[in-house]
Amino acid sequence: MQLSFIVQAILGRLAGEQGLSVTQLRMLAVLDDRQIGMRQLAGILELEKSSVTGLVDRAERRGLVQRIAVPGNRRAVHVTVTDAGRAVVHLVREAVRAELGQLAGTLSDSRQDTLRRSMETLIQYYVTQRAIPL
Amino acid sequence: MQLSFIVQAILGRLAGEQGLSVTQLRMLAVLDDRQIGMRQLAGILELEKSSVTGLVDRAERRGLVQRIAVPGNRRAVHVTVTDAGRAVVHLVREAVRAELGQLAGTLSDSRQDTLRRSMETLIQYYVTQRAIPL
DNA sequence: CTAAAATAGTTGGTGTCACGAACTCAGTCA
DNA sequence: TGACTGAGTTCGTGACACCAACTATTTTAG
Repeated sequence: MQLSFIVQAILGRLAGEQGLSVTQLRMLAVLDDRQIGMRQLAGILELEKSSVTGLVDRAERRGLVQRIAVPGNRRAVHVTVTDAGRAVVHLVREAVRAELGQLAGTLSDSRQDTLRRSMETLIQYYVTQRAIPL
Repeated sequence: MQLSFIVQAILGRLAGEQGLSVTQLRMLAVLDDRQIGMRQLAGILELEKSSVTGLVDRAERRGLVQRIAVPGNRRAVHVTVTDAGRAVVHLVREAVRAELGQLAGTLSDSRQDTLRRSMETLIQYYVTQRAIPL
């Protein structure tokens, strides 16, 4: 619990340095390697679809993201990251990687490895349990 | 990173079931065994003092928390949890303990133990690094 | 083949959360 | 005593999240 707050604080700070909120960062990260609709996006982020509308609105206004029509389905919309959005998210990701890496550096290499594996197990379990893709 | 989102999601759900936000829960947890002023509370939660004013306002309105005058210092205020607040926070804490325990149950006992110790090390490092009490 | 149901997404209203800047009062110290 | 610091609040703004109601487009059933 405490560690999750710490990680979130770090994420918030690093994202904020690039003018992003944690949620925006998360959304961009999700979209980085996917092209999905609003509803699916809501599912992944565990948000209501109306929340996602606003989220995408704001990100789109900042040029980080784009709504594109889905050929063959006139009511659906796909959200994609723009080049600018991709650049920002990669920047923040690297910063996060660096800072969390430094934090993890407190531990011995073998403990880091064990930690990583344990966390991956937990994530895997949660994801399959909740049927939520990450 | 992903695990922190998962833990936050769980926290949010369980707190929400008792009508609390994650921040409120966190504040109550901090105050559970302490009696501190607004400024210190802000420091622990890593928030601006003006944010804490609102946070305490809302919690006080719900009877979870109380501002009490500090004898011998007429500008300072101490925040305390009410019995109702204490009851709620303990309820949520137990629920969180149960659910995270179940999640951790995925791992063998020895790995759970190692995980716990590693996380404690990281928390400790972060806290001393940032001089933030938890 | 059309009427009803389901689905994707948006809108509008409400409440929470967080921030910064400006402000009030009370204590400090020079 | 008069300037300074510190604790808290107020005010205005914006992001975020939810729910309920709505539009418009499939899909399904009769």
